[in-house]
Amino acid sequence: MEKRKPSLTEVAEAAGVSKMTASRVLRNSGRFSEETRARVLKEAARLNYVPNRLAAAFGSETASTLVGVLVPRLSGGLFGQVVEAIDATLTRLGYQTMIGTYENRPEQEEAWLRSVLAWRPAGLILTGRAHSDGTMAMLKAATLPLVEIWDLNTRPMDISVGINHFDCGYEMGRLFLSRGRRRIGYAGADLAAPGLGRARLEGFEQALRTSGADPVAPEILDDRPSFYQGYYGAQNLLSRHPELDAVYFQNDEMAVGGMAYCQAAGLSVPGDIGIAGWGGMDVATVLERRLSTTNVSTRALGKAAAEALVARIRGDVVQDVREIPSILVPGDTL
Amino acid sequence: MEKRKPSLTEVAEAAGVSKMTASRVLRNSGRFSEETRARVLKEAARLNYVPNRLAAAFGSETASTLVGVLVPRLSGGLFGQVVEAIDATLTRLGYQTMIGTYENRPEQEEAWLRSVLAWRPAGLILTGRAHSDGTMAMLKAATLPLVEIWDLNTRPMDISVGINHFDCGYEMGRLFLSRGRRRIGYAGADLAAPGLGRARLEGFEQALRTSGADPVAPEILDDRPSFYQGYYGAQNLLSRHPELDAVYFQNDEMAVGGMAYCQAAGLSVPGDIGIAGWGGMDVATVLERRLSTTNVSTRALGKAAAEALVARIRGDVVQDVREIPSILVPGDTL
DNA sequence: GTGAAAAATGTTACCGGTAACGCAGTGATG
DNA sequence: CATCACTGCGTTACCGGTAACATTTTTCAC
Repeated sequence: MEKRKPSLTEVAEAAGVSKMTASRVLRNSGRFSEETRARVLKEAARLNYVPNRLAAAFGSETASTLVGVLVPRLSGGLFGQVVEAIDATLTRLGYQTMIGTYENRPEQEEAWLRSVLAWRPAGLILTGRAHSDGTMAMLKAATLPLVEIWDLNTRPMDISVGINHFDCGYEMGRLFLSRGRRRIGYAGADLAAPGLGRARLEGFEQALRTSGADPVAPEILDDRPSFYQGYYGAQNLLSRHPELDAVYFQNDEMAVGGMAYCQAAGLSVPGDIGIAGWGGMDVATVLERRLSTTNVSTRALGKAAAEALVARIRGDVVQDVREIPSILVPGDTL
Repeated sequence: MEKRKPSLTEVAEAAGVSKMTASRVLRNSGRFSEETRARVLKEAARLNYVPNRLAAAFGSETASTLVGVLVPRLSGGLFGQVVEAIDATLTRLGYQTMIGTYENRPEQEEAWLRSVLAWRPAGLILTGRAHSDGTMAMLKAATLPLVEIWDLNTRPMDISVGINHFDCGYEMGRLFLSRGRRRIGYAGADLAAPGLGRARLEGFEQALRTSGADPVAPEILDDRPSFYQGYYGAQNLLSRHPELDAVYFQNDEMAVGGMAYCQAAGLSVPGDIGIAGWGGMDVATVLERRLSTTNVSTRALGKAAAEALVARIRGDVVQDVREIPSILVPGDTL
């Protein structure tokens, strides 16, 4: 058998043109007659031609259809959804993603970047706005289209598509106050974190301070924010500060874990303790009461990021700061 | 500025050898003297040389370090963890992953495969053992190292690394019976599913039939298995069959959703209804009682799959069927 | 010291596209 | 009718590695 894939040259020969003309037709760039176009496309279809992306990307720096996407993790939280949306959009637009995770560790981000740049991608999507010196140096040297997602950055390196975490925290802080909460704690978890979404805590604390409700020292666990960390964080926090009447969790998974702790400890929610999360995650649908949280449209974020990147790659005009709105859900647990 | 990346030729010139020799040293293949080796490596380091993977993969079909990985989804469930483990392992072994999702849809699997093959990967990791004709045709034509994960396939196309879902279901069925359950339902969800893990249901039903406990018609929702689908599935099932005394859910997320429904409906667990899930997911840690489930080591599965693939790529001997053990957790909800 | 095998290194061609440039034909313009 | 701009297509060179083969140098037995 050994039926090698047909190359552009074979398509061109079948259509009776040079391979350059065939290349032009298939990329729809440059000039060619309608008749030529029809012949080339017909032969390409007949031979079941599949372009060798490797050769294309290699041959011309500008012809790459590869995009690198880096997020802290894929399991748990919302990043899986974000990546799904990015991938779906980029696929639709004719790009191929290289997805990686870095567990919030700068050295892993750097290693990933080095490795992906060896594939000469057309653009990158990174998470957060804090990067190590090594990462910054490589990004500068590469001068690639780049979208930073998640934390909105009003002075992005290139493009930022994100959420205003500060405002999320601030609004939630106001809600805590309006529900009469005054002795308030915060529980988060951030594996070796340079602080993704840390702005949420800052916004929250600022809101509390406007009314003199001084927040207690936040409980930040050195792990990924998950159910168990929520349970454990609530336990730690409430042991240290039994006087608390409300806890704000870094996300809904932690909040659900926190509610489980309250239940186990015989504390009623929202009677004894008010609880809120963030993210509008599916898991909250299992609660008896509607969780107080902030809904985030991960799909919209991923889609917007992918579209912005492609526009930049293509040289179109792009808004370089794009905020994805989030919606406060007052809920019944606060 | 415009400081282009140094190429192999520049490294070779700096070291005073031909680029072929430099190539041999850097890939550690072929012969070269210790002295030459030291010089080349020193110059490569000094110039901060990063090999152009694109050129390498393009230049020789056998030199690709690209691996395609396809799973149904990244968010929810266990696939995110599996992919994280695969990616970590492949990265450690010097490979680069191209990750995609297909939502259990054959046509998306096919489109992804076509697109990834255009990058001439060194190997593939696919999910499940049922593939469309078009997919099979492409796989046969490409003759690539291939690992099928998730469902153990005793007669794999190439290599299978998976879980014995039938046994998981069978053992769980025995547990249901040993706990005195006799009127038993099943709730699952599989988006346009060709039945990933469907063998679990078959094993379960077979176990029940050995004792004459005929299972009622399973409730299979046309969506991804998630909390809400568990809630909704339990509601459907228990409305149709109020006599049920136990429900087996496709996974832990659905089981947690099902427990939420029972609580809302005033049914006690395990008093009125026994409940079990599958997967050993984190979310179950928030339950008051320990969920009856089957623990699965997603990390071990991903690692084993990646290692098997690399061994096959390198031409080492590989066990072509590898079962990842799963552990029944009797729990307190049954 | 010589010849042959082994080790170390070099040469050439090629992978499959794309950019840059060249050139013939065509129609408009003055 | 000569000039020019534009259209449509071809030619050539090149991207940065690697395989295959050729050549030089070293090693070692006799």
